[in-house]
Amino acid sequence: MASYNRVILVGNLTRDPELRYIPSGTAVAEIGLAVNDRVKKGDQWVDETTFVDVTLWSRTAEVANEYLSKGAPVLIEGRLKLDTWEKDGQKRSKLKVIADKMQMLGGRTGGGSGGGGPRGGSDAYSQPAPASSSAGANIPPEDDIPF
Amino acid sequence: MASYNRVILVGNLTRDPELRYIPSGTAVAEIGLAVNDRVKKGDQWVDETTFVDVTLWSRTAEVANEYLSKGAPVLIEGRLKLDTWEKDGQKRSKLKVIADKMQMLGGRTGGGSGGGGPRGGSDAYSQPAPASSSAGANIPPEDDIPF
Amino acid sequence: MASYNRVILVGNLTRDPELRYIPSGTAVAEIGLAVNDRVKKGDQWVDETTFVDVTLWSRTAEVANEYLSKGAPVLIEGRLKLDTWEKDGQKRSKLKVIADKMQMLGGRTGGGSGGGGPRGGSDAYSQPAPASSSAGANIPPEDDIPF
Amino acid sequence: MASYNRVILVGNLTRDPELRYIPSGTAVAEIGLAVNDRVKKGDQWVDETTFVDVTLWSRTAEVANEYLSKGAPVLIEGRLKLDTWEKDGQKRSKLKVIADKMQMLGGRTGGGSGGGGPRGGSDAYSQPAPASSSAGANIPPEDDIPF
DNA sequence: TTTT
DNA sequence: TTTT
Repeated sequence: MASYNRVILVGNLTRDPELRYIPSGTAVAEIGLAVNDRVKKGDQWVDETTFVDVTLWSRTAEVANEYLSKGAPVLIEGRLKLDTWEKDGQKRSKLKVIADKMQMLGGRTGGGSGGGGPRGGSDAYSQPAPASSSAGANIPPEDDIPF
Repeated sequence: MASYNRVILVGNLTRDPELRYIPSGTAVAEIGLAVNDRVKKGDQWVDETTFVDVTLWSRTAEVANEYLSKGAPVLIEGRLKLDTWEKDGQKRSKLKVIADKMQMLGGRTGGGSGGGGPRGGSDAYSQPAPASSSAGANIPPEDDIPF
Repeated sequence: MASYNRVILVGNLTRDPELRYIPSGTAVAEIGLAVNDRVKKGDQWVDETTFVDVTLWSRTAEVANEYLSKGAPVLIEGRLKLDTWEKDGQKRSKLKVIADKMQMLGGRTGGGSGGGGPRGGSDAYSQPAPASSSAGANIPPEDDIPF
Repeated sequence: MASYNRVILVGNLTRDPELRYIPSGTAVAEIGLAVNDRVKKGDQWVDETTFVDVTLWSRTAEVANEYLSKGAPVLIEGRLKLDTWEKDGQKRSKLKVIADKMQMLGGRTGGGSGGGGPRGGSDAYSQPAPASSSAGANIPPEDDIPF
């Protein structure tokens, strides 16, 4: 039957991308995204951050790994996917986003010494990153998931 | 910083809407959506269903409650929101969608006796299909459909 | 620099699809879409129809040609494209949509005698189509374009 | 009948915004957007620029007028609208976008002296880039970028 | 009429 | 907890 599934997000990485290769040799990267909305709650505007895990594949995964780092602004287009697994005989699941497209944003964000090129070890964006000392935490411990 | 958060889904309700009113008198409805994608897994196409909880507010909530029921096809536009709460001292969280817009799809346009008006007790969509056999125009038998 | 270009439309065909093949053998279909919005104009809601020309390629073009006809409801995902040409030494241009995805909607719209299968000659959807006797006119005469 | 009309664009202003007020006192701004896509044409990738006129209303119009100028990168969410008029007894029409939302991108986050506040007379974006040479971080030289 |  |  009719179906459509599209997500478009602009946010900042909560941590550096994690790249791996599946046995077939295809690249997969996982990134965490913090999307900072400003929404009307009753009568006033409040800030609201949505943390989303995003999976990128193939060339897009490699590009993300090479050019993005913690704090980097990015636009992601993809679809919602429900990851499901079992733990202690319990079904668990979690919504994430599978990216079709990735668009780096906010070039001239100044800062740091270096410019351009692939990222090395330093996180060019780590200062303006979404706070919290136990940062980068948009993967809750597995039993955080309430069903 | 730059942010954008948009989700557009077409799917079917997994259950009847649940309507309630918050103390201020504003209506809230919760619906479950099943989005049936057909995605390429490695080399072949597989079906993949994504279940998403959607919250609707105000007039949209009331309209959903009145006109939608289990099985109904609908288009939802909204944004991702991370619901968070504590349980046994543990932080838990879950992604859901807050709807801005709701568009009923492919239904009750048909003539006949039924259809039309507000839903009563029966779930117009829960059986295979209310359509008579002479109807269902332009729904080719499932294995004729090349997508 | 950063760029993104996405259009998502639900509307009805203003005419039957027109299919052709380019020399390389690739299929191209052109469809006209009428999108009926209800927008707030000052203080009240008015109906507003937007006519858009949509181009589909390859398999999607063939599927559209086979299963869609005038009046059919459809969801299109694609991107805006500016078609440009010269006429009498004047540059002309027109925005259209290049489809990436096409999703047939509104199955059970009842009506007619036949059901299912590829469309023949009859327009299963031609009655509820967006009026106007010189119908199917979302290609204005070339000199209608004001620049 | 079912309808949906959504456009999401990221591009750069082709000129400064033009702000005016309609008799009721509501603000309207017109901006021109250049969206630079990279699309596959047959077997290879070509650059393709789409020029779109965008109308913004109310507060969004005023904000655009105050903070955007020629060259500025911006994300626009809105809907397609067919503007129609008569000229010499001929119907003419043109597709444009009515914005619902406007999100400034990749700018003035940088520290330094400039940046920040409302735009004055100078077009902050019209020269190659206001960024100092030590800035421009994470913009690799053009032919390094694999997308 | 075009921007990076 | 799931829909077509």
